[in-house]
Amino acid sequence: MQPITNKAYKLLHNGCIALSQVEANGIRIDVDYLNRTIAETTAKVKNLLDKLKTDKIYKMWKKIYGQDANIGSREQLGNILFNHMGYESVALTDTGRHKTDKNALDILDVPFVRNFLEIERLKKANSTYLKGVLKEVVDGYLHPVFNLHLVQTFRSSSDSPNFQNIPIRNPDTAKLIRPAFISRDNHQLVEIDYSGLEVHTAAWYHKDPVMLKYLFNKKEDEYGNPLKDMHRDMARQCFMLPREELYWKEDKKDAKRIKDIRYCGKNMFVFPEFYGDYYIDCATALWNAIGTMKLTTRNGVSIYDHLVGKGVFKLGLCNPDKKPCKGTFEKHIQNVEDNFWNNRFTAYNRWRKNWYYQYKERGWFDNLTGFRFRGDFKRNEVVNYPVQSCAFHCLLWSLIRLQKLLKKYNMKSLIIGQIHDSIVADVYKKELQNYLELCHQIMIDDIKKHWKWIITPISIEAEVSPVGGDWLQKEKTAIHN
DNA sequence: GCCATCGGCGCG
DNA sequence: AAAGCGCGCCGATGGC
Repeated sequence: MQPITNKAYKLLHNGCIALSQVEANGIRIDVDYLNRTIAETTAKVKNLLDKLKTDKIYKMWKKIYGQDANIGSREQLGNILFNHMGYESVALTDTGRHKTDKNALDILDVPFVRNFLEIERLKKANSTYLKGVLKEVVDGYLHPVFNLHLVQTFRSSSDSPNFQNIPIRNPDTAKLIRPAFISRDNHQLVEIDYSGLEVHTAAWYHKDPVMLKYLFNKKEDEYGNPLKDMHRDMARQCFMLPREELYWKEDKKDAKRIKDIRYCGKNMFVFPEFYGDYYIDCATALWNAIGTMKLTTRNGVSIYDHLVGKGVFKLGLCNPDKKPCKGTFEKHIQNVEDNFWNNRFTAYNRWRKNWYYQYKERGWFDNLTGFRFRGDFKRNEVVNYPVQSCAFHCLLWSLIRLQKLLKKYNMKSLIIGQIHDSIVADVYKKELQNYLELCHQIMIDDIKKHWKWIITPISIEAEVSPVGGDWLQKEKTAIHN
């Protein structure tokens, strides 16, 4: 660890103390729910496995492996599928085995494999989360560890159990795990997170005028859509959709359609590009998403067919050694990428190059919060670490101050966890409004006085569970100040 | 029985 | 030219 300023040292010092208090506070756990759900899930897995074992493919599996057949072995599954059944291997691992991750198996579109993946999802939920949480519970409370000194990027990590990767993206898995995390009597769970913090943080370094425009313009149209929305704009470009297709919502179904398309633009193009990925990976992910997420135009036309109308007929080879061909999605995304860096975010692009060049000259680089990175880093690491660390340090500073003020005002509310850009607290019901206002004051106003390089209008979002409720039930709430 | 490694997957 | 970053935890595997 190399904090090179007094402020940086203090952040680390106070952060350790604050997080140790968070650990001591702990999270209330519904132990009965866990025991019940583990039993149910174990039974369900066993049931599904019995069913799966009647499939022809498993019978072949059994014939080949005999006594050693293990339905939990992906290596065996890969052998059966790709060496014995003649399916085409999607990719190889570093050590030359067939890839058998969800992405590779989804492409095969085989019922046996689909059921296998569904069982794997439940097994993961059961072993890592339901049982993993239960074994760490002490007197009805969980005390996850938060580390500040382990992580390359000067972020934090969490273990025993890891509080920072509790399922939320898959609704079925979230529904299984999150009800176990409950509030104290007369309390409610409140999670407050910075919106798009890493995008803001990157902008504090590169100050790209096009990006700043996106970040400053918070105006909305009559449908509540932000007038300027980078992710939606890029989704439009990637799928070659006209403006109207993503700018108003006819009904709930249409709103979901727009949300899905925007999600793809954000997580399969914009973020991967920011983190140093490139068009081949983006094109592949986006192309697969059209199928798995069943993306359509407003009139219900599949995006595949829509693209054909625009002269894009197939994904393309996606071979890094070969130039993409005309009429392929790969070629199109290559153009979008080129436009993204060389016409749209030119200042950002320039910053990336200069930043890396300077590191190569000096052998080190500093982040905005006063930490020095020394060592042998790859280009993407040099560009990403200062952003990742600084964003987290904003959250850490807020957490330290929040805890200090909660104590000063003799409030009963307790901070119980932290997830990189969010703070989770168990808030006494009579303090809810106070708590939300306090967070707004600290996380938006006070922090700007502490660090003058915060030059964009950062914002926060609050999610609140009912009094006596659980972590699955959190819902977005407006913050008044 | 212990330990390290790998592939996989959960989160930001 | 190179081609996402950071974590922790699980089961399978294989060496000792």
